[in-house]
Amino acid sequence: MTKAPEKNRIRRKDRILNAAEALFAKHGFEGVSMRMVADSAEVDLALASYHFGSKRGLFDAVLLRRAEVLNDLRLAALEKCQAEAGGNGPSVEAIIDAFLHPLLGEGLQADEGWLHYFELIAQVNSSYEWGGQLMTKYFDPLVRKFMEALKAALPDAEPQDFYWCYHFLSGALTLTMAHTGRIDQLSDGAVKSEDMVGAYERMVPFMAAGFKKMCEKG
Amino acid sequence: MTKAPEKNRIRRKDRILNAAEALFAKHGFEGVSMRMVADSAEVDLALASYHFGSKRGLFDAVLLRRAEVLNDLRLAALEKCQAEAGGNGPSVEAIIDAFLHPLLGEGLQADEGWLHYFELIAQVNSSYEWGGQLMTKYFDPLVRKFMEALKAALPDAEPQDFYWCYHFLSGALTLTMAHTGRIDQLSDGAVKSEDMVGAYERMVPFMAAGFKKMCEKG
DNA sequence: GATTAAATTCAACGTTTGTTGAAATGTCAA
DNA sequence: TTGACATTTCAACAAACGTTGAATTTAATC
Repeated sequence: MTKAPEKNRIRRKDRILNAAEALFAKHGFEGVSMRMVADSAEVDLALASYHFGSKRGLFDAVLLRRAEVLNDLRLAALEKCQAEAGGNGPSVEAIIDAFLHPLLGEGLQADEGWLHYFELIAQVNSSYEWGGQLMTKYFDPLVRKFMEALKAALPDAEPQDFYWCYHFLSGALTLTMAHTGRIDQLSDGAVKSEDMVGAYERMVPFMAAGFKKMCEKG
Repeated sequence: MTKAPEKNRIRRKDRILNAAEALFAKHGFEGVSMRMVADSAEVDLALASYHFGSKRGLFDAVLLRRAEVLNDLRLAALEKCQAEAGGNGPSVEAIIDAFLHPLLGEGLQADEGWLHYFELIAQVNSSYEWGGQLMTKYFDPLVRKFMEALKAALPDAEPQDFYWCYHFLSGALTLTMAHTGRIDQLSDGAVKSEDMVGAYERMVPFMAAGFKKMCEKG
């Protein structure tokens, strides 16, 4: 009898998910082969197909695994900021803060697996092939709740202005999570693209100012 | 003698570039095969390897082809706004306008090839694998000129604030050029992700407000 | 311990991949 | 027309690809 046999079995499946998560984040769906995943997870080639049916099934499993956890965390952040606000509802700053904090705050950022997941989401979100479909599938209900809260804080906003503003916020967040290292080079090392807290602290007032400029009267 | 034989020869090379440009933009480097390119360009498979050496060589040629043209256009836009400004130099709004107008204005947006190129750039910019290296190689000198102009318009900016602000602008622009269709779905059709003029008109004041909020005293 | 099902390994399959050498065709100058 | 060179085609290569059926091992139940 080996040590902790059952745990060892379960671990294989998760090792495959972890390896696939990291590899898909770096090289994209087509840039990763099942053999790369199997080698990285130190597992037989056929095992990934056995557990997930196909390469696409593995990809979906990677995306799905953390989606619900993340949505719950972000929903809790939204509800907390709404509970703390007075009867007029939370400010634009508070909503954007709740939108970004679970992603860029110190909690999940300390976990290597979550970092890979965020990189993967960034890649998916800006891909023509997957961007529209997959993001909608996994994150639409939550995003719509944030947008409702923002609309309440910006009652005079024109729909087109409002949606473009959200799009700008989404784009800035996406590139930030992608960790391409470009900001490091442009700033000659003055800014580290891994400094998510620095990005987070600046993104909140920056985006709030943009929203107000475009979506408030006067 | 066939009609215009020499032009026919040249056209093959460009047909390959056009087909590769569109395909790489949609499916990424690894998602495209040389056979897909050859079929789409209606050209023999071996011809692409003959003209560009390798698949990677073809990819680089696609990126390089329009890079210089684009950089010249954007530099002209910057110099024009600087010439029109008084002795204090152009405003933040004017610089951001010059930064965005060649990309999102009606000029190049009317050309299908340029649209594919912008989608490709968006994909490259947010990819971990290529993002840092390739964007730096092709666009760094120009971007640095815009950043110098912005620094002059925001003399009190802290470097970290300033570079993160530029990063947010870059991210919003990148997602806008990617045409993922996500904004269409989130807005239930109220916003079309192809409406680059609508995005452009809103991005200028939005980003200028963010820059000022973060990089001006008081 | 025997039985059953799940997990894992092994070996191989039929495709598709990027690339290349040789042959054929086209172009242009002398 | 001849010769020289660039272009295009054809056929094929070895390698890598995702997937699968059969055999083996492991885990849990009786």
